[in-house]
Amino acid sequence: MAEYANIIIDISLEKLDRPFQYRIPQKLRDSLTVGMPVQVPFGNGNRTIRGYVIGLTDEAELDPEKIKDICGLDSAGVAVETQLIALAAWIREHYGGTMNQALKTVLPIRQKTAQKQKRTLRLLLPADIAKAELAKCVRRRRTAQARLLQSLIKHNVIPYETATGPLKATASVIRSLEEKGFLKVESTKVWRDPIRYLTDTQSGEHPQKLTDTKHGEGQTPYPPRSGSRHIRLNSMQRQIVEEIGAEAESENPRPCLIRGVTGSGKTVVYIELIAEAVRCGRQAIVLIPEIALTYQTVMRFYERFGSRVSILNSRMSAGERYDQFLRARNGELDVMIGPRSALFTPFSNLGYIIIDEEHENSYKSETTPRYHARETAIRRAGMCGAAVVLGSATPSLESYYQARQGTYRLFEMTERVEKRPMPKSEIIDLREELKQGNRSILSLRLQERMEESLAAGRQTMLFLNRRGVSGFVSCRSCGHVFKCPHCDVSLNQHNNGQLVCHYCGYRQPMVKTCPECGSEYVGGFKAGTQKIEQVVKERFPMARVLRMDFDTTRSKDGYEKILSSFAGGEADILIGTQMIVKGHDFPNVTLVGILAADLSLNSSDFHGPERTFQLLTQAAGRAGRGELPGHVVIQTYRPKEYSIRLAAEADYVAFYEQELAYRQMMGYPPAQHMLQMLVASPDQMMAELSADLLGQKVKNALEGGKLPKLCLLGPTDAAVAKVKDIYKKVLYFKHEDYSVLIRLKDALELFIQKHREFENITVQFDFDPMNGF
DNA sequence: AGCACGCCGACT
DNA sequence: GTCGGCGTGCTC
Repeated sequence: MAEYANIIIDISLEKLDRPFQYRIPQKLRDSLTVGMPVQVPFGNGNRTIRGYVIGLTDEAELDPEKIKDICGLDSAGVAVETQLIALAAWIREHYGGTMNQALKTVLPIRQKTAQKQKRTLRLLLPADIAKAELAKCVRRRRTAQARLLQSLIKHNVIPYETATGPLKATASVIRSLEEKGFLKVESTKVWRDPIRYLTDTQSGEHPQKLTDTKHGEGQTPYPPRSGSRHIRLNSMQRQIVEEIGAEAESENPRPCLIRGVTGSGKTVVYIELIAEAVRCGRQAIVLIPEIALTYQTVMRFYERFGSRVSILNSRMSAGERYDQFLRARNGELDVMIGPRSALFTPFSNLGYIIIDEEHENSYKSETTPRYHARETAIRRAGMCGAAVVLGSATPSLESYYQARQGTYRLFEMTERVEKRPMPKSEIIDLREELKQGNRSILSLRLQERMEESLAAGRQTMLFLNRRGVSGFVSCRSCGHVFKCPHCDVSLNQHNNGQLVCHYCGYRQPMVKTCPECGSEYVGGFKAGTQKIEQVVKERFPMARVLRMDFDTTRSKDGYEKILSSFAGGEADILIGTQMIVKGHDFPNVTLVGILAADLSLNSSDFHGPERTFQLLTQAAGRAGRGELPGHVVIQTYRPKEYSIRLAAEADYVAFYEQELAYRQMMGYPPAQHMLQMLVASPDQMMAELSADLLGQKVKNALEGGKLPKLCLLGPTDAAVAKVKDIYKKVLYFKHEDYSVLIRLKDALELFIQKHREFENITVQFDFDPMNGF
């Protein structure tokens, strides 16, 4: 029943990429909703153009006299934009932030003069006549036309941008010359070639595996479509394809979760499902973690779908992404592969959204709005009758929980293709090694295995799972880790020597001796990949060693380069962090060594055990992908830890049950939902006082019997309490009902908006956070 | 992007 | 005087 509507104008122009306010005529007051396309009068001449409703309000943001009325609804085929704008509204509602922020994530960034086509100006006059016209222009002081003509006489054809840029010719100048028949504006569509992102490497030096597909003219040759050549599915894959296909055709398809062990062939299932959808005239989006966007994976899609596939990549410029979105809009594509943002590909008849490696935390946005691609995909699919397929060897607790509840359908692929065996894992207790006098990073058992592997001409991967882990303190003698007595997450060592909990703010002084065993070997874990490389080179002087971490991959494409040279057999041992365990297939790797399995357990948020289980399973999955069976050596200070033990036994279900019990006990997701609230200010006092005040406000409401069952933690310092002179405090709220947390967020936003004392602070929200602020 | 407005030199 | 090119600024 609102009086006004905020509307964005359907013109691809940066300057106009902001809302305009219109009055809603009486007859539309009841029916107008966010996302709808409307006709509005715009500009001095009041020419009617299309716009989209992005919000409804009763407050006029400028002189009501100036506000024009909406003409009416626009019924032309624009269902995709409507859908995406409605999705943006849902994202804003669900994850916080402004409507503008939500729109920016959902709509392809409107470029100034969309680079969808290359426009050129061609001179139509013979040289002598043109020169005569030029003289005429000069005589009549038509300076702009003269500049343009001169350039055209010299070059005959010039780019449009040259005319409007250096030659300072405005559109009206070009138009008048065009009307006189002096020149012609020609436009040709040129799509930038997206595959080059997978084949180009710096300085033209190609990893040999990729060289033969590279093409001299810059356009990648697409392999022929091979719809006739059938990929052979095994009976398990065939059955899953059929059941998911049937689910997808039902009225309200449920999301389907495939738990498939590494090497079980999930990609083949995806491709088969998509092929069927494409046959029915529908399109598909395939989400993959950015880091797993490998040439290998993408080529499999190209082999099947040819040039009807495109990819999105973080290395593309905004314009290049826009190109790809436009191709999708124009119906030139059937399949889009890409990271999180590919979810918003404007396909008009979407059949599938597939999320591979669905447990990856890169599916959660790190900037406002902090949406989760899985939940958002399910929402988008629900809007257009598409089906969501999630795949992982180690599903997130959230997804498996939904599957157990029956909200998702569950499919399990427990065997590798061609019945290849799963690798055998053994756990080595590093405390025992220390007792026996081995102070090396490499246990005796691992050294033995490495020798065998080297002697047999096989490859080894050594994996250090240390990302997201910093500041924890443990005992090297017994493995004891200092934890918060209230939150059961690792305490972090601060510069002042205190141990602090990032959830509730609990702190205690640093200790010198271990409370469990009395040992004095207490401290942080320091060894990095360089140190390991050094140790390995000393122990195995004959081996060829590659190291992969942020230092060696900093150069453009360093990542792909190292992996392909290892795949090409140019090294015997690859040492690295998480990056080495994603995506790539190395058939000659038979040994995987995990150097300190418990490292990732010691994160300061509650995902520690889950991440550990996932990383160990993934790392182990690298071994024995080829004909040869694999071995995995897991070194740890805490061999009894369930996440480590069960990863070694490859028992996902047991891990799930144990971990869920822990989450239920502590009230963490998926048992309950969690809302994280960041309060930031350049003024330290303001940040602290505001956070306290907001915390107190909620506490009062709690004590007054409002907000039953809500749990409040904090306020406390953020993980990094001060960034660029902005001070940050964090509050956490837990509740079993997500919608209660949404209402709480709305109430807090309103409260902050209404009170002056909050003018100097900014707040951000994060639902079911994956990483702390 | 498109359109109006206002300035200024050129043409009848 | 008036016509038309050219730059500027605005669009709910």
